[in-house]
Amino acid sequence: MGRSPCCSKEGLNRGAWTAHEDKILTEHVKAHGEGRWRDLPKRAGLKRCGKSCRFRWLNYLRPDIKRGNISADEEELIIRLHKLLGNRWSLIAGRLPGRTDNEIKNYWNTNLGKKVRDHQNSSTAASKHNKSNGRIMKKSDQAKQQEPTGGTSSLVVRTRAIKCSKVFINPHQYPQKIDPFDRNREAKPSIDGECTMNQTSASTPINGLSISENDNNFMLDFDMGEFCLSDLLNSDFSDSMY
DNA sequence: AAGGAGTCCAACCGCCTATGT
DNA sequence: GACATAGGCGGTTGGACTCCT
Repeated sequence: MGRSPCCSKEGLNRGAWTAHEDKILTEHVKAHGEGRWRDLPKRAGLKRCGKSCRFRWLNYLRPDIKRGNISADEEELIIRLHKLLGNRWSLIAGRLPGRTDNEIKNYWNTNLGKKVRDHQNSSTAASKHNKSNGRIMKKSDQAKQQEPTGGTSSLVVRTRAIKCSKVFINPHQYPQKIDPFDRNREAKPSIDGECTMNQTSASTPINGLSISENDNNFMLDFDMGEFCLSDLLNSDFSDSMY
């Protein structure tokens, strides 16, 4: 049978959004709220795919969006989160108020990925010459080498399959604050066992992070709702950020 | 000044999960 | 439980811009 396309692409605008389209979309979302993206274009009178509208709103038109000027703190946090989570851009973005997954993904691909690679190259085999060293790899090269941050892939748990929608807050167990900017609550709630895959291993809490003796358990115990920027930056990770 | 190479980033694509019926 | 649909995510592309020779 196959999936039906998200919308008929015939007669739809593609490519860069015009200021007029932005205005229509912004006003429509402000008036009617987010959601029902698929028929939003019809209702708003936009010749765009619903997905495209959603993307445009979430990444550029939302009023709380910060753009550009990623600070050193944010950069450091992105690196740390990427080390923990791999390419889980939406989760990473959820910890950076006003930042979008797309922006962080782009920033990583153009800046941080290179930094981390360079750091690893220089710290490991200085004698090995990497053709991509010193510049950003072409996309085809990146795809071939898409070992997230080179060497950390074994730490990454593919959480996509365990996304949860139920949230149970136990204030006694988790007295910390909840991030008000969190737009991905379904994936990183303050939880009471519902989303945490492994509650049994001995772990050492650090600012809301539970760190087990080995990295795999560490990731399994990783509780996305339990840290924020300041917590993470203040955390004393035992190894270096790379 | 020209043009090729490199870089950046907005946008699209396809797949997956969640949800409703 | 099976199926259809909507929303969400990560990977990738393509074009505009900048840099270098």
